[in-house]
Amino acid sequence: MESKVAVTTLAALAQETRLSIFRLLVTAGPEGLAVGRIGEALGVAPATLSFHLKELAHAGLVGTRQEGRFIYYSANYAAMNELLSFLTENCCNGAPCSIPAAAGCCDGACN
Amino acid sequence: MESKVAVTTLAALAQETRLSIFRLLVTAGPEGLAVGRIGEALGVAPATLSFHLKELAHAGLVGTRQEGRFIYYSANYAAMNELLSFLTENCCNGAPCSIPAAAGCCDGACN
DNA sequence: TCCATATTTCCATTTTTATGGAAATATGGA
DNA sequence: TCCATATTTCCATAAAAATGGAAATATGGA
Repeated sequence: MESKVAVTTLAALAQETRLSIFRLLVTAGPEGLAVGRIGEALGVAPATLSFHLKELAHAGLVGTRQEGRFIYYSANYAAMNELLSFLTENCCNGAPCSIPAAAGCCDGACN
Repeated sequence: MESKVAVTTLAALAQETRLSIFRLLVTAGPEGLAVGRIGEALGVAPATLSFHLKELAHAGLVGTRQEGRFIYYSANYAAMNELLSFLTENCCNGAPCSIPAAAGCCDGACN
């Protein structure tokens, strides 16, 4: 993952409404939720919701699927994983921490 | 970790300059780097650098230590780990993915 | 004390982001 | 076709974030 992509992804999550949307979709599972449902659940106005969903989609954090006149948004778990990997890579470069990146950054052992 | 704290932390990282600073400090190790060194390495003006360092510090992502007239900034690996945990928690709530959170969100197996 | 240097604060400016009303577009059902 | 509803786009406004010059503050050395 490139730095600019990481910034875009982080920026997409760095906002109350969008973080709520994403987390809602994460718990909703792969089938996702229709836009209206998300709006109901979070109390967000249609235009605002559409704006934020587009941001999340642009960042690749969510995907869409049309079903009748409903559009279902769902979390992109793979994109999330890429971000996590990016944040932990180069962690404690070399010594003295050599805990696998997947376990988190140095597991807090560095300081 | 609370949602608002997560947003603050994500926002701190969601900016080219700050992400560069943080990653530089991550690779620099626990001893950190003096402000001037960071500025040199990244080509950032003093006022701008100070602004971003304060943002990172406010978000708890970096710590400081004074040594003579130099101030050393260093990465807070524990804070980083908390953010990672927050982002992966509730991942694929219940079924059908039951991979440990530390391994990343569903390991991309959900979709 | 005086000086050199490290870092921060103050301030104005520019840029980006968030919000929601109203209108437009899309889809399926009657 | 016409209607009801789902979602997005357009637009203006408001709020927040980023930038860097210049001045202020802090620290150690001469």
